[in-house]
Amino acid sequence: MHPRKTQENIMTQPKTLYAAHAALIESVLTELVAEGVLPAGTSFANVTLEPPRDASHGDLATNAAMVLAKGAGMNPRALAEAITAKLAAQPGIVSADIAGPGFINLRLAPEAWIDELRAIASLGDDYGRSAMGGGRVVNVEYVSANPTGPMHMGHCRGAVVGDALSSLLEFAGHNVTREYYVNDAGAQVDVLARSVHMRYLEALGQSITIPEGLYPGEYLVPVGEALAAEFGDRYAAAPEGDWLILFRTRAVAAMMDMIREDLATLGIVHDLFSSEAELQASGKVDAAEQWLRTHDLVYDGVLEAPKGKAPSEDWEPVQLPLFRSTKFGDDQDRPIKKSNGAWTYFGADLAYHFQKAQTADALVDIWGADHAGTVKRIKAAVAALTSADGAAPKPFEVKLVQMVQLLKGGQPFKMSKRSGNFVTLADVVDMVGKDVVRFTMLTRKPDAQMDFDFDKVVEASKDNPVFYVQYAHARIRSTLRKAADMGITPSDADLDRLGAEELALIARAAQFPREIEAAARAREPHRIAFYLYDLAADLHSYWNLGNDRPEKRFIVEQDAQLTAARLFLATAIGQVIRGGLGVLGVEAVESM
RNA sequence: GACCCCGUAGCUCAGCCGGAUAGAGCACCAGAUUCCUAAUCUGGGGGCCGCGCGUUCGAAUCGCGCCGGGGUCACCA
Repeated sequence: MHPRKTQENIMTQPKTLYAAHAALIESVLTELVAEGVLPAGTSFANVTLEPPRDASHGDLATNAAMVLAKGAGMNPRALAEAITAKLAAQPGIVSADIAGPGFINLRLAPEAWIDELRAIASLGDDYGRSAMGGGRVVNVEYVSANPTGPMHMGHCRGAVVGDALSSLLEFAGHNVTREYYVNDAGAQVDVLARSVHMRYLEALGQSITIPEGLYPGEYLVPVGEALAAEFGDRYAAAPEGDWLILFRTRAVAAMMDMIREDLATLGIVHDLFSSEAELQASGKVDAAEQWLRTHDLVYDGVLEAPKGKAPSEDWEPVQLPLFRSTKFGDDQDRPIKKSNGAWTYFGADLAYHFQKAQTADALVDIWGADHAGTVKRIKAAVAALTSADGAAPKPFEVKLVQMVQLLKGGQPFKMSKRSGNFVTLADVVDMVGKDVVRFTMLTRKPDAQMDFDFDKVVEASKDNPVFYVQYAHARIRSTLRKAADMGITPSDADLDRLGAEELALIARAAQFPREIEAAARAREPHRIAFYLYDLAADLHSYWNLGNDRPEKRFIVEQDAQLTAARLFLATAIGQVIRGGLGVLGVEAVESM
């Protein structure tokens, strides 16, 4: 389902333009260290190489002189002189100029860009793929919605962000496990079982009213019918103890089938579903408790009264096993078991993370911001558990996805499974399509809240930026089809005929590999969406040059050689758009 | 009271590890289509980057303190 790339293949890939020039600068700086210009042990960690904002500044810019000047006891411009003297001598670098407070601006020979164009063509789908992850195993847990009903829009953002992040990390050289934690052990699944029992009675011909507190959703009707068909009226009058576990198991299985189907409409497929109930039955939670107790991280104590605005109504002190999360910046120690002896969510969750850490080099969780308050305790517990043998704690990040405020016609729309009042993910995907939903969720950084107004999204779906990007791809593909009909195919024979506008397009495409690495490092897939928008804008802009100046079109009928070279460029741009959309899980369409 | 996120153009939002004259879309104004797909493009107006102090060659970006908005503060999940 998720194609993986072997390490060998990645390592044999040629260096992309940015990577190659970054290496070049580093070697120049290393030389300066050897010559004593820079002090031994100088770190180049803050040295950047980026495209200048203003194209008149050249092709590439580095801040090396400014960053390193202080350590060298030189002023930035003097150090820049020393660096540029070496850089300017490099083949492929036309000029190295010092500007402003000490920027070094590089101008590259056209051949450098042409070479990058060839690299895009030869790497194909692998252009932008990075070895950065070094094959490390990263477990990404996302969605993990309770198995009590279909996916609704509240789940959507975390699902898309988690899925795109997984693909991004894979593309950046990590070995990703996409995991879903099934909370099939809490009170909510008993509520589910009782709700299904009502539907079971209904299927047997009884007239029912769903009591307050149960799930009234129609989606449970078929589950009740299936149970009635299989068991007849055997459990109609039986006490709850006779059927609760059976009904719960069947209901959870049915809900998970439904959730998998819903996720599939968004193109999301998890590698692994882990059951909380199975985890508890395995004794792993007990083992975790024991270990924490021997390290004095869990003790039997009295829970403090709840802080803040809510004054205690019927609150009374109880002795419970508590995790010392106050040692890690939490404002209260947290129970891992309830007074009835059952595990709290937190108690099971820390063992669950410990289990995941056994097979992964790093853990990433995607959570809704409403759980932000529990981040400190879980991170503390996992750090303690994974460093049990004296090893460094397993890297574990919780990425919080801020709430999506749901609106309908400008009015806030509250959703609740208990009231049966919610908008399903499947309905929205049905209305506007997978690509619009995914791209909408990815054109915003995850830390910012967002509004999702159904009416507006449906009405404006035609204006969604996803179509802007897809249109750029479709234009390229249609051009290639048309040229093929004319008997012209892409060729790299005359790439030297490409001019400044075409090289600028390559320059944008050449940023793809560094955008991938930066986005993967920051765990921010939305950056790829914005990059693709910029790339598409450049393509559309170039395309429209041909309106006034037919000689700038991709297809120049009188000049087959030039056309073949431009088609080679067009193919490469399309390739990068396709690659980026692939990471985001969005379709690259052939026509619109 | 504590913790987390946000505050950038009229609106919705980008802005990477601090970098050069702070960007895009929408909306508004003026233009471009006998031509490879106009779902596109070109130009224009519009900014105390919430406020203050600090760090330094340099702050929208980092730190501290305020102000404003949202979220959370269960033996829930």
